[in-house]
Amino acid sequence: MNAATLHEPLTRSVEDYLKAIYRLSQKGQPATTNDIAHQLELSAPSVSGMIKRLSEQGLLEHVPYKGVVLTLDGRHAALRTIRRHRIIEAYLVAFLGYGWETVHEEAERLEHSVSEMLIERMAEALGNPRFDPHGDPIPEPDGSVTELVYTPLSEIPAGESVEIRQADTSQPDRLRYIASFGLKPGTRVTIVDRQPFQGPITVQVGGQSHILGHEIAMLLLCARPEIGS
Amino acid sequence: MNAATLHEPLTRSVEDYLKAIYRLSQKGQPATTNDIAHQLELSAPSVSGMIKRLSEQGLLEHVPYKGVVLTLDGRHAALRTIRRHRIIEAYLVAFLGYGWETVHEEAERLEHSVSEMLIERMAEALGNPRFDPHGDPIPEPDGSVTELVYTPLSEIPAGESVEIRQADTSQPDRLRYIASFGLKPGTRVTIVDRQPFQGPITVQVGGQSHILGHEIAMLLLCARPEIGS
DNA sequence: ACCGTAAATTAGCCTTACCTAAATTACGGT
DNA sequence: ACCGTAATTTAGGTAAGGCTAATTTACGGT
Repeated sequence: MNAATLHEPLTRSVEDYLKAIYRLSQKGQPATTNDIAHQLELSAPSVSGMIKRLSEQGLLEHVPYKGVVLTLDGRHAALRTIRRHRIIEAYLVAFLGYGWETVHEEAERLEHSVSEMLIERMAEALGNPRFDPHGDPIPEPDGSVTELVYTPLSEIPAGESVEIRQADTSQPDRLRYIASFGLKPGTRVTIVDRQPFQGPITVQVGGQSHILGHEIAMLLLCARPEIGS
Repeated sequence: MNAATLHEPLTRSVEDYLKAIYRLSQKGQPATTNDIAHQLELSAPSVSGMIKRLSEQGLLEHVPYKGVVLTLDGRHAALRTIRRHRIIEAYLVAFLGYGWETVHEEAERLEHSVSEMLIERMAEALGNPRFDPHGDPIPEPDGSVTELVYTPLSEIPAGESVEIRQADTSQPDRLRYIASFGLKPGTRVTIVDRQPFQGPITVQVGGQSHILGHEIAMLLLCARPEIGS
C-alpha cells in the first residue's frame, strides 16, 4: 500500500521536491527546509507543508527543526526523475539541435510527462549513454548511480592528460566562455603548464593551446580517460 | 490583458477542455456541457465550473443551458495544442519506433509540456509534415488548418483509385485489423469491386487484393491522390 | 397548455499546493 | 545561564480543479 509498491504516479511538485532533496543530500547532511525552499524558489512554510505530506507518504523522514532524509522509496523516485531528466537532455542535444547550455529548461518540464517507454527508447537511440551532456552520470533504470570522483582541472598536475567530465556551474556566461575553448564534457585535454598561487593553467585541446584562469579551472571537473563512459 | 496578448501559459486542464470543445464544435453546433463532460470523462458540474472560468478568461462564449463556442483566442489556443499533439505523434512514429495505434497516449501528456521551440525542431526534423500518422491535418504555427473533405472508402465507386487519409476510429482492435491489410494513411488503394446493399468491397493494395466489410470501409476516409499532403 | 424527463446549473465540499503573518524552537556568543 | 537571531513550524487564507446532491431550466409529447 505504499508509494513504491503501487507505483502511484507522483505529481510534478512532488518529483521536484524529491529531486531537490536528493541533490542537497549529496553533501552528506540532511536537507534543511530553508535550503529546499531556496532551491525550488518557494516559501519556507510551503516546504514545511509538503515535507509533512511526503513523510506521511513514506518518501522521506523528517526530524522537526533538523531536516529531512529521503527513504529508499524517496531516493528511487528521485533517481527515476533524474534519469528522465538527463536522458532527455542527452537526446535533445544529440538529435534536436539543442546546446548543452540551453537544454535544462526543456528537460525540466518534459521529465514529468514522459513515459518509461519513451525514456528507454530515447536511451536506446543514444546507445544507452552513461553521462548527460553536462557530464552528470545518468542513473540506471534500477536506480543505481555511478558516482564518480572528479578532480577539478585546477588540481591536475602539469603533464597529465584528462577528460573533461563536467562543468560545475549553471551560469550561462561561464558555460559559453568554457564552450568557446571547445571544453565540452568528453573533451580530452593535456595540462601543459600550471603556475603556482592560483595562477593560470595552460592546456592543450585538440592541437590548440589555451590559457585558463584558476576560477574557471576549478569549475572543470575531470577524470582520467580510462575511467567510466 | 487577455489570454492571447499576454500568451500566459494555459494549464493542462484548460488545454484539454479547449481541445475537446474544438473537436465537438467541428460538427457545426455549439458544444454542450454533457458532450464535453463525456469526452473528458468528467462530471457535468465540473465542466459547468470550468466553462465559467474559461468564459471569464475570454476563451469561449457561453449561452447558459445552450452550449459554448470558442472565441478566436480559444480556437487559436486549441489549435496550438492540436499542432503540438500531432507533431509529437508524427515524431514518435518516425523516429522512436511508436506505432500509430499507440502514440496517442504519450502525445496526450507531452503536448502540455513541450516548448514551441521543441515542436518546431521536431517539425523540421520531419520535413514540416502536413498530416499526422492518423491522417489528421497538422495546424500551421499561425493557427490555420487545412480541413479537407474526405470520402469514406465505402462510398468510392468501383474502378477509382484513392489514397487512405484517416482511419476514423480510436478502437485499437479495429486499427490493428485495418493495419493488417497495410491500409495506413498515405496508402494508395484501387477499388476493384463493390457489392450493393452494404456488401463487401474488394480493394487492391500494393499488388494484393483484400475484401473488406462495409463497417470497416466506412471508417477509412479517403482523398484523391493529388489533393493535399 | 401542461407535464415529465433530461440537461444544466448551483450549492457545498474536498485535495493539492501555494502564500503571508504569527508563534515557536534551536543555537551561538557573552 | 541567558538572550537574540535565524530557522522552522503553525495558523489561516487563496485558487484550481475535481466531486455529489439538490435545484432549475428547456423541450418534446399529449
